[in-house]
Amino acid sequence: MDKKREEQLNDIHVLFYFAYRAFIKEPDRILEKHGIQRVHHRILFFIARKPGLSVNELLTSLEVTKQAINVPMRQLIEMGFIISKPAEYDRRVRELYLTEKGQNLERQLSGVQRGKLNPIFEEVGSKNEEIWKVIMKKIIDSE
Amino acid sequence: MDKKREEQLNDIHVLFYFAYRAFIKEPDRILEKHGIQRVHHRILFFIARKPGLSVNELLTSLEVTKQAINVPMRQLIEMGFIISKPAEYDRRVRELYLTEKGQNLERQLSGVQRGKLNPIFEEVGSKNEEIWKVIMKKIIDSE
DNA sequence: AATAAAGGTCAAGTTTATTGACCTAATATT
DNA sequence: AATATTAGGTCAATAAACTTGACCTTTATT
Repeated sequence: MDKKREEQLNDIHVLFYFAYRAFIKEPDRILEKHGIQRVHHRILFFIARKPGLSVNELLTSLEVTKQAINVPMRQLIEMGFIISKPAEYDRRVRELYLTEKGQNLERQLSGVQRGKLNPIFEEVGSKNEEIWKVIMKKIIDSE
Repeated sequence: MDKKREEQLNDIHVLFYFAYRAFIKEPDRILEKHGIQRVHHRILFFIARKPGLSVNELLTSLEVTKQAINVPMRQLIEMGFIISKPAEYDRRVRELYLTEKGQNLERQLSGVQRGKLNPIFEEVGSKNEEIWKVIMKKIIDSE
């Protein structure tokens, strides 16, 4: 790999770093108003993406231990944002759902991010959106 | 915004989340071997990108307080990875540089990430690389 | 009946940050 | 020349978001 190519890849690294940071920045202010943090958002996000997922699936997705989400999840339940109920197929498993209040908050938080992404991807067009997605998928699969 | 578009944007969100996580994951193992953490990497990374930057510029780039980097930076100086010297134009300002040892470590860490990015961007071609970069820049500028 | 799995909880410790206060040295302002 | 400001460094207390380890209940599996 020559010097020039290295620099190009470093530029990509820098873009990745700053773009991700710009992307996650705005919801933090909203979260603060509700007295919750980024962990809570992540939990709401994953439940919204797959309603009824188990605690174990959530742990696996977030790559944390059950102890790590114990406190924030209990808070979210107490605040009435999520509910957990035993799965029919196995009553040891608890399925997680957003309440209506939880759905509203999640929609608000994700809405901010959609509001950021939408004009950008509209502007570049669906073909380029596809290219961006393919590259991101490759990065995920390179693990 | 219709329901379908919302879901597409949520998919983008999910890709962004997992791609970033996949990207930053691998260097952590190397860092651990050296007994340092992600903060140290970030410091090395920024100094490598702009040798001679001031402490204040580093703080601004990282968006942290001076107290936050005080400890890791002192460690990096003690370990001989970076040096700081007074700027000629204003001797209150300290310019930060990587030592040769620091350059080697930074190259190793960034090398892992370049090694991940290179085959992917080679495969999709330079035109698509440009598209990805343009989109990321737009996300950064949307702040 | 015994074992295993899903989940919950307590405790202690770590990393990475924060705010606030205070200090030195160098430069800018009056 | 005296004073104020800026760059940087450091100590202390606190917080968030984790970690590992131990232990418990409930439900399923063997």
